[in-house]
Amino acid sequence: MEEPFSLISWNVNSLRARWPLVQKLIEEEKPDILLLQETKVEDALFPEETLGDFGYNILFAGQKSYNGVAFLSKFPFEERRKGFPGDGGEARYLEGVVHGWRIANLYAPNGQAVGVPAYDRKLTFYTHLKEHIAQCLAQEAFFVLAGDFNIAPTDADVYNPQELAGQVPCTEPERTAFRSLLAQGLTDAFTKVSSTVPGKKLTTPFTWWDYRRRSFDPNKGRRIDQILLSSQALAHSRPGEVLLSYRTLPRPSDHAPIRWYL
DNA sequence: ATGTCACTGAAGCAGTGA
Repeated sequence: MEEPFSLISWNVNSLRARWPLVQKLIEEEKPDILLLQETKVEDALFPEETLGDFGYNILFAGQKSYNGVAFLSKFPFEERRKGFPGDGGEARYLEGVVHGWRIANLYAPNGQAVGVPAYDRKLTFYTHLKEHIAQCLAQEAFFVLAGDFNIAPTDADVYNPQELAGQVPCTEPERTAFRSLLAQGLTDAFTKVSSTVPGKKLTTPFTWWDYRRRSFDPNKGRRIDQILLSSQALAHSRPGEVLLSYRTLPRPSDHAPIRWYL
């Protein structure tokens, strides 16, 4: 039986601003694979050497100000890919084959609000993503798609479903897009476990809490970061958790890291 | 209800995105 390896996915909301916490996460959690979203750093300024010194092989794609993704792996890359056809040309997707597993890192568009162009671009992005993921699943039995999907798949995935009804990230077209991804043959890993935070029971753990109000302590969050697994990946995996402590530390991201064991 | 954070360009703040 092969030893399991750990995967952590985290929307850091600026790698530079989050650098102390990223270092802490690497040193304390020692993920075999670390997928970062919203790095907001151009390739020329990406700290490739420093992260390499931590023992990672690295794939990254950045932009100035917006977006940006990085894929850190203790295992060497057997294949690597940046973006997919129809992704809109933004730095939102990385894919690699490591340790015999095909793993993809996603930062889906936010979509802003129903009726604006960004919302339509989000749905288009998902249409093309689904087509690409079908190919990934055809290529590798062990496939993982993880990251910030910017979709709350069900009403249970936000604290205030009534307020958010019909709004991003809870609209029916977004949820249909998410279910279409699952229909390709993927399982949303965190729906397979229940989680408890002190004093509050949750069916699925939230991963994001708004900066703008006192939202973390009363757990007024959303579950918009997910880890999707192919059936063989799921069968080979065991549950991880949301690393809530990283949302309580000084200068946190608005997202918490999520971990799974593969 | 519109309270925070991070970014950029440009000037010590305003606009944008999340």
